[in-house]
Amino acid sequence: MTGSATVPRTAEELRAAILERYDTFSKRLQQIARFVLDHPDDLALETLAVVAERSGVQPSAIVRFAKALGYSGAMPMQRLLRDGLLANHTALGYGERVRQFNAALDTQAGAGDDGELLAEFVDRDTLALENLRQTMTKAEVARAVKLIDQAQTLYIMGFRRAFPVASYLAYSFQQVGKRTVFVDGVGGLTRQQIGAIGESDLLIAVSYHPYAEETVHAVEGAVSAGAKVLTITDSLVSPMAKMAAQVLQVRESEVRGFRSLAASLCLAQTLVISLAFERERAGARNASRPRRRKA
Amino acid sequence: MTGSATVPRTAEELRAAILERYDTFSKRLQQIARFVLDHPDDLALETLAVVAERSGVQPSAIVRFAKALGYSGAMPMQRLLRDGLLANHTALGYGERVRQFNAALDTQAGAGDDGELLAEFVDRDTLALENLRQTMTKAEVARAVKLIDQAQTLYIMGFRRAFPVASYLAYSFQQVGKRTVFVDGVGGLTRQQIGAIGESDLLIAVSYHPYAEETVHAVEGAVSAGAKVLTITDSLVSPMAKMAAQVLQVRESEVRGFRSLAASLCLAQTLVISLAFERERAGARNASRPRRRKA
DNA sequence: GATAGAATGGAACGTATATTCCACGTTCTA
DNA sequence: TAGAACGTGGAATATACGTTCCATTCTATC
Repeated sequence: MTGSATVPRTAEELRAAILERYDTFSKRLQQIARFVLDHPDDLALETLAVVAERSGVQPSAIVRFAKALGYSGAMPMQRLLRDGLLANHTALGYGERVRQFNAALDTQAGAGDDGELLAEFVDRDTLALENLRQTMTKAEVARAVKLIDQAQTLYIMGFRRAFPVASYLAYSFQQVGKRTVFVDGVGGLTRQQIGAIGESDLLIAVSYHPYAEETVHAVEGAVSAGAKVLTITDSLVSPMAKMAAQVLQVRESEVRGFRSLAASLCLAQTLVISLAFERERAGARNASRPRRRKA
Repeated sequence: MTGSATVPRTAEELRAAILERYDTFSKRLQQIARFVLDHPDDLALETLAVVAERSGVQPSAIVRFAKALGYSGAMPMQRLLRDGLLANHTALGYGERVRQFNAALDTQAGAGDDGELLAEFVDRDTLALENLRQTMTKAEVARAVKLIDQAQTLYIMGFRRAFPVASYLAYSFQQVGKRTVFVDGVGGLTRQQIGAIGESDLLIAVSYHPYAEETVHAVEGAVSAGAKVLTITDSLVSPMAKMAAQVLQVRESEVRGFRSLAASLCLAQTLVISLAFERERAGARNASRPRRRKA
C-alpha cells in the first residue's frame, strides 16, 4: 500500500511529501492533509480521537492517510511530528530557560527597528484587545445584541478606514441569517441604499475620526426616519454619538499614524456570534440558522 | 492520599512543590523528582513506560510520585507539564490553549455563555496574534515588502471573508502613495478590473477556505499575464499557493465556523508600514509620501 | 537483633487507544 | 443507464497503556 518508494523520515520531509502528493489524494485525504499542514502540533500531541474530532474526520481516515504516505499506521507519523517538536523546543534553549527567554523577548519589543515591526504591531494589537476587554462591559454587549436581534432589517455602513469593519459585519450577519443591507456607497447610491430604512430597523454605523460625511448624514437620515442607530466609534463625542441609541467605544492602537482595527473586529465578531447564540437560545426557529458544530 | 492541601496547577508550581518537598521524599521518590526536574520534556511527551525505563524506575513508582504530590495519577501531572511546555513555545501553545478553550466552551455551550464571550474572543485573537509573531519570520515579511515595492502597480483582491482584509490593504496602500487598484468585483467587472495587469505588476490575493472562484481565476490570469502574485491565505495547499511567487500563511482563531481576521489585519498593517519605511529609507522621492516617524 | 512499618518491584487488571474490517455510498466508465 | 472501482463511516477488534494490588525487601526503633 506504500504509494511511494521513500517514506518521510523527518517532519520537514513529511511536510514536503504531503505538499508534493496533495493533488493525488482523495477529497477526504486532502482535508486531512490540510489539517496536518496547518495544525501539526495537534497531530503531534493529541490522541487520534481528538485529532479526528477536531479536524472533522474519522480516526480510520487518519490511519488511511498515514498509510497513503507509506507508514504502517498513524502512530509512526505522530512520533515523527512529536520528535520534531521536541527538537525545535530543545534547540531554543534548555527546558526551564525557554520561559525566561520568552519573558525577555516580551520586554524588548518597542524599539524602532524595521525588522521587529511585526512584533511591535502584535504587541500594540494585543494591548488594544486587552483594553477592549476591560472597558467594554457585558451589559453594553448584551444591549447591543438585543438591539440587533429586535431589528427587522439591519443596515450597516462604514467608509474609509471603517470599511473593512463594516464589510465584515455585513458579511457575517448575512452568514447567520440576519436580514442585512450593506450600505457600501457603490455608484454614489448611498442615499438610495439606505432610503428604505424604517422605524423597526437598525443602522450600525462604524466611523472613526475624521468622520466620513456620508456616514454622519446617513445617521441623521436614519434617526429622522425613526430608525435606531448603533455606533461603533472611537470617541463618545463623535458626531454620531448623540444621535445614536447606543455607542460602542473602541480604542484602537496607533503606530506612527496608522491605526489598527483589531479591537473593532474582535468586537464585531463578538456581536455576530452573540446574536447567533441568542437566537439559538431563543428556540431555534426555522428562519435562523446559526452554525452548528459538525457531528 | 494527598500529601499537601494545594495541588500544583502550573508547571512552575509543580517545580516549586517538588523542590520544597524533596527532602521528605523517599530515596526512590527523590530519584524520580530529580528526573522530572532535569528532563521535564521527557515526562511531558513520552509514555509512562518510556519514562520509567529512561529514568530507571518502575511505572508504578511514577504513579506513586504523582500521588504523593496530590494528583489522582500520573496522567494529570503529565498533562500539566505538556501544557507548560507548549506555553513556552507559544507557536505550539496556540493549539493546546485553543483546545482548552474549546473544552471550556463545550461544557458551557448553550447556557453559560452569558457575557464572557467578548473576553473569550479577546483571548482567541491574542493567541492568534502571538502565533503570528512566532511563525512569521522577518525574512518572509522583508521579501513580501520587496515584491510590493518593486511592483509598478499593485492589484489587490479578496472576496467574502477576505474582503475586509483586501479593502484594508487597498485603502492603506493608497494612503502611503502606492499606485493601487482595488479589484472589488463591483458590477461583475472583476475581469475588466484586473485585465490590464502586466509583467511588472503584483497581485495580492487574499483568500481563505473555501477559496472564492473569482480569486483563483484571477490568480491564474495574473500569472499567465506574467505578473507576480503574493498570496495571503490559511493553507499552503490552497489553490493559489503553487502559482504564487510568495505565500504568507496566517492562522486565524476559529469559533464554530466563524474565523477572526485579527492576525490577517495585523500582518496587512505590517506590510503597509514596512513599505512606507522602506521607501523612506530608499531616499524620500517626491512621488512617495510615507508617514513621518513619530516625533 | 527482632519486629513493626514503610517502601519497592513486578505482575495482574481494566480502560482507552489505534487499527482493522465490512457494508454502504459515491464517482467514474462503458 | 448499468456496472465497477474507489472511497468512506462506523462498529468490531487487538493492542498498548496507566493504574492497582500484593508479596517481598528495606529501614528504623526498641
